[in-house]
Amino acid sequence: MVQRGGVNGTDGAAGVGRPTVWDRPEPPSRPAPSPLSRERIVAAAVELADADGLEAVSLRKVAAALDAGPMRLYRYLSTKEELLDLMVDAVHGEIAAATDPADPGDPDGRGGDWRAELRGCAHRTRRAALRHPWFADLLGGRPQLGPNALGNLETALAALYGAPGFTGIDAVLRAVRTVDDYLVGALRRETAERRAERATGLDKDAWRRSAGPHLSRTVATGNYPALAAAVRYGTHTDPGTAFEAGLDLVLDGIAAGLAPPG
Amino acid sequence: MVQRGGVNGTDGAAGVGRPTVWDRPEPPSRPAPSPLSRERIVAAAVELADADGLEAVSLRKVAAALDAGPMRLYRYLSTKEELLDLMVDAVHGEIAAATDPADPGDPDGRGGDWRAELRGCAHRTRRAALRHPWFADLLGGRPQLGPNALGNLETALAALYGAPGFTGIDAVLRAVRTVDDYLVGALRRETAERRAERATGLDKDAWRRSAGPHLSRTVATGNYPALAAAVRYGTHTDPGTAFEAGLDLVLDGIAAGLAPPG
DNA sequence: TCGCGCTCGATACAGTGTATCGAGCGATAC
DNA sequence: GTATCGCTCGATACACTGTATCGAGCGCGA
Repeated sequence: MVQRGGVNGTDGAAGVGRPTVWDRPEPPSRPAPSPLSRERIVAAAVELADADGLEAVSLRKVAAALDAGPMRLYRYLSTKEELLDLMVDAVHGEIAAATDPADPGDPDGRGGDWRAELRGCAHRTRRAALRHPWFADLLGGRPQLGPNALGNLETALAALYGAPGFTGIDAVLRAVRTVDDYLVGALRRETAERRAERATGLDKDAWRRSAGPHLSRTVATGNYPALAAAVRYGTHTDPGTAFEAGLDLVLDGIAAGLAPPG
Repeated sequence: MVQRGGVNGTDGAAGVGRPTVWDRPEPPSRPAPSPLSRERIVAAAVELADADGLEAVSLRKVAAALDAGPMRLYRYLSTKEELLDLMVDAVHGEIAAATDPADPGDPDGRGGDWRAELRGCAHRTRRAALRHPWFADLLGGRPQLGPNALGNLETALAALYGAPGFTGIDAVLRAVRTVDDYLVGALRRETAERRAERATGLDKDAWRRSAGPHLSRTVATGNYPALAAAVRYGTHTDPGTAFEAGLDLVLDGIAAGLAPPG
């Protein structure tokens, strides 16, 4: 959809196409029966998603929750995808907000410790993903350029930038990106598994009975010896521990590549 | 697509609900005007997705590509989600098939080297994701229990199981899972970035101009010093190199945790 | 007070996934 | 050979999606 008058005024984003949500200031709130705003819209959408999953978020339902017609939202968004971007950034806002309390998230405790910092960030993100399971569905799907996402990125970068052993900004970027990539994959996996469990009847035994037969039969063919060992002898650790174990592996890898002190 | 042994025996999956696609044998092909099969359906869907993205895959279009009505597909699938699962497993089949040629994927070359093995697997997966950008959209979204996905999992587990330093199946599982999680995140990120670039006009300069203003303005506030350093002084490495760098970090982390030889 | 122009949002549209159920066909019984 | 049954299949129909369109309604300038 192109702005009616043709050229849209002052704001940047050269070239064709409409500028991003982040580049488009929120329009002034007209005195309407019920005043709307991006914030209210996003809040309503998040509530819907929390309650019934992402696929329950339709512009109609969001609008209805705000006593409005569907098209009314298009003053504040130009696409459903933008709404999803805003939702993601809202969660990033929660994650950032969780930083404030003294919440080291690691036993080492000492401030300025980059491992502790990254671990804390990862844990806050995980907690947010557990609160909002739909968050994992969106994770990594589109570049995150919202203010809160960038703020969290800044926090992570700042924790490493200048820390002993990190030789320059490139090393910092590499480390942060790797941790973030792990985070995306791990949270998606955990969410997917939780959902699968829940779908089979709200308890783990049901899941074992449902995925079990398939896996058992697969394993029983004898073509998958290592998988068989994993299924039979692998310890079934709880998701939180598994998450942390993988995270530690990644952090170890970063630490291993640091310039030696001195 | 590689068919790794048929697992469908007697059709188990106890309990309520319909069994999984993997547990439901393909129905016998009736002599219809044009014979159908899961394989043909999936192939048509993949072709559509390759050409126009995941959102172009609708049951109607897939059916139309096979000269059939939409409901005809429901003999072979019970849900669109199942079609997506089958598509994902088909790609896993491609990945597995790419193993056969002498394709070490690393300079070390020596067989039995777990790092080389994992690297090769990661690279094959990445190549598949580049061939089928929609693959990244589905990655990690649901547990992968298809025969080809399990086959690839087996390959990875087998590469580590019994390798020196890995003390048991739990260590192997942890390592493989961590690499896989990184893989999911990294491929999603790369795909998302490629798409964003492409969307802004098919060349990098256009992307810089589009994401640039927003980032520049954000950075210009002075509130994001580390991010500013990253934008200004960070080296813009190509995606393949960045992928490998992160992967190496993860592999280093695994290596660091291994039991010392002897 | 009149007229213009812009903006907004109800209506409409093309498309989605899938439940339903009558038509059509194969096999069986006489 | 024919009549009947029963099952399976896929065309039709439905509820719902995101969003383009354009007439109604309002604020503002003369």
